[in-house]
Amino acid sequence: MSSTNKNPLIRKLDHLFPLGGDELQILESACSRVVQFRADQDIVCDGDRPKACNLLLEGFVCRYKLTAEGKRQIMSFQFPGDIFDAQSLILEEMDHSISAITPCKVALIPHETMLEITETYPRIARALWKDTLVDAAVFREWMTSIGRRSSYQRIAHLMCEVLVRLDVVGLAHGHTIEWPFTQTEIGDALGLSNVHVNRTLQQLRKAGLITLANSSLAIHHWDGLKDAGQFDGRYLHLRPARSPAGMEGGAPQQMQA
Amino acid sequence: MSSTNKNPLIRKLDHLFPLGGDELQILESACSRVVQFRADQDIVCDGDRPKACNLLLEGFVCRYKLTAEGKRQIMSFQFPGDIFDAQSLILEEMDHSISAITPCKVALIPHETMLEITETYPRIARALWKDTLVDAAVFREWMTSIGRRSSYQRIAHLMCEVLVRLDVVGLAHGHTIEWPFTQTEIGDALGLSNVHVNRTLQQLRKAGLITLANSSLAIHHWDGLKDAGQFDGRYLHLRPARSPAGMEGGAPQQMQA
DNA sequence: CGGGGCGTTGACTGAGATCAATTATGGTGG
DNA sequence: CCACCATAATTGATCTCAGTCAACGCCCCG
Repeated sequence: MSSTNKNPLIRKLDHLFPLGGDELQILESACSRVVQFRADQDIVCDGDRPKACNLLLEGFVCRYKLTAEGKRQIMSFQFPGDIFDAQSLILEEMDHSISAITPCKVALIPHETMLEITETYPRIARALWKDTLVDAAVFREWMTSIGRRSSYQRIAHLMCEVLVRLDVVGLAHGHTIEWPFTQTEIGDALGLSNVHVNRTLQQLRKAGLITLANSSLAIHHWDGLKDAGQFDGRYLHLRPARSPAGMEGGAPQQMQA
Repeated sequence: MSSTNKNPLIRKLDHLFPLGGDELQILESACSRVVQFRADQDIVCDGDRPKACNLLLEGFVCRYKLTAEGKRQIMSFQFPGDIFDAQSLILEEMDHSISAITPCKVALIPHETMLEITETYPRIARALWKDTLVDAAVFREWMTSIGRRSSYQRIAHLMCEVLVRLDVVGLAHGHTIEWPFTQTEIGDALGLSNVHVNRTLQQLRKAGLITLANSSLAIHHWDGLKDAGQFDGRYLHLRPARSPAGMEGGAPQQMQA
């Protein structure tokens, strides 16, 4: 079981907090139905009071808020395996929206079911709590980036994070990953303008660190990008003992140390 | 019990998730010993693996990270009643530090005790989980401020948040609160320089919104400050039905709506 | 009464925003 | 296969908010 399992949730939870086979079984069977969303479609809206949690199966989504002037701040990207609105289980009203970056597929787990599960299986409750704590850790790291890092550092840092997180769920191909984000989305995530993102990306290319085209990001010098972004993956709280699939050179793993 | 109780933790949890008398009793008796810290002293350090959770009894603390260049990002302020490192119960290693803003008094609750309690009293576990989710919501709101709001808006927003949060634990005196933060600390929290904080504070004063002197902040026009900071307190997820102590005009309460 | 931290002010600088075209690019209908 | 459209990327010119540097004043505290 585990790292060769196709279900990204299983992969992720296994990284986070090893669960037994029966517990994983329970989680898989809890998914009531699967829903599809188009790119740019809102999945959950600010102010909603959802009756179910969403488990992302395929595609990328983001959390965001809009300011009064209509500026957007993206607060996180979520990847397959993420239960991206677990908080709705406990906090009734959404304080932000969640939108599809790419077309995506989402499994619904009714709150009712989820609450039963967490009461019956305290280890699952614990794993979910842990997941929300790691989410919070990512928020803190982004805050640090936005508040105190240069645009060059911010973008490099984000790329490192996305690579490591995709690797965990088996979606990295060596040092190449899917990168479906527009420059405006990157800007909204990092507190920059789309124009400035464009110029900074060119610097990263000129430095030979990356190639970015056709929604595909290739990282040529992992250590260089890591240094450029001051990336230290400890905040992702992954279990270190793990040898990911297509990773020659052990690059992303080094960061977790 | 409840809003007239002197223990700020009780006040806060009661706001968040009403607990029974026995549950509150348990929590109060769990505190093993009380420790004092001087202002500016680190309470928990990045990289630590704490063996106990800290409940803040008196004083203000902040979470922060340092970048490679030595810049500091403060990621939150915590007030009496906050269990500010509940995450250490689940995530072994600290990914940030926590430091005293003022002299403060902290009660230690050993992880061992805490784990027993959360297993025996699932409602307490739920309340703690909820608390960490609200923390995360605050991180998201700060991210939005830092990424997309002007310095003027950021500072106004922060002041609104601090007033509401202090009010919850009975530490607001009408629209006047203790404000022990240096301008450098405000800057580190909001991604600004101390110089710019100084100039922006003068604008807030000139606009007649506040008086700030001698570690005391008086808010003269609540609605004006709220508008200036685009403050909408929904993200704090407080229970609306509550009439706080010394609040004439119901000002802070309006925001939660 | 003499430091040291904090707040305040002024002058200068600069990273990144804004505005405005222009050029790919990918998807669509004919 | 191609014209066409919308979206995204790119470029240039200009502007501005906020950072940096440096000096100075205030006030608390030993």
